[in-house]
Amino acid sequence: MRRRSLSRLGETEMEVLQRVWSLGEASVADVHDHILKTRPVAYTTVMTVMKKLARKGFLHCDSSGSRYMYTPARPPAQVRQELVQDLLDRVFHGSAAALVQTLVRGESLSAEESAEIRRLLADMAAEEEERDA
Amino acid sequence: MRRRSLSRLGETEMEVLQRVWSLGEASVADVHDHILKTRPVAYTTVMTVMKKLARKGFLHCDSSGSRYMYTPARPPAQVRQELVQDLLDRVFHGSAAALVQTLVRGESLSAEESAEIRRLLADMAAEEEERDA
DNA sequence: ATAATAGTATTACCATGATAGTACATTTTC
DNA sequence: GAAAATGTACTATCATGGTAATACTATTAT
Repeated sequence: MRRRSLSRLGETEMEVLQRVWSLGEASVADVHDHILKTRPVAYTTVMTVMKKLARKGFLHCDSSGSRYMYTPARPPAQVRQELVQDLLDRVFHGSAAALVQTLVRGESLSAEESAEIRRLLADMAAEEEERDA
Repeated sequence: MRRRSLSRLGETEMEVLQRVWSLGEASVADVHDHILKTRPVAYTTVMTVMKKLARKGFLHCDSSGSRYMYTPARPPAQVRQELVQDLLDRVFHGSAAALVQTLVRGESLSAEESAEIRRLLADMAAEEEERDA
């Protein structure tokens, strides 16, 4: 009775998925080369991971050409959304404010970024008011 | 050669950890009762999980009394911080703004929460200006 | 056309999270 | 103090993510 929220994406799986998202379409070699820049990994390992991602519905496998090309099967934004939601639920009891607070409390936030975030939220607030008006 | 960021906390592990954090100190029975409210799980399963959390340094096991009591071994805020950082790195390439944007784009944000977040960031900005002044 | 190279399928192994049974210990109650 | 209830230790099973070797297939170069 496994509770499978979705964050059931491992680290390598996520890394691979990110790369395919970045490229829009990628071969095993593309992803392999990319990961090799940061750590050693076998070509076949990447292949296996991509195959698993395809089986799980995160990637499409297009074998029409001479070699397989993988493309995102689901909108990255949607997947990211779910991942955030997952963290939100599991770690912050669903409180977005608590998440953001943790985020800004961390040393990880630059001044530019915090400014960008404020602008973003201000825009959203404006939209909201417009809608309510 | 496993890359172990930390998010190597499973779902049940996180659920248990959250409960201990909430209570400040908890017995296996405490946590078991709590989880039982939402889904069936064996007492021994919870026990095993808590023991693993202790081995991993997330909980302390105090066996001085007649029964074991578990307490947080690391500040929850710190662990949460790391979990957020992990998501940030793995899913948003380190961009906090992107994370927040995803957060606010989701249907998961109530008006009150977005207001709270804006207030939070405004406070932070104020602090920053003060420091710079 | 054949050899070399590149790409793919199959299979396997290990670590670990999720789950729990069983047997042993301790505490409580009559 | 013996029985019942409660708690703990040990052990085991299964799923899956991470890793990769090997063997097979297709493409390319000579």
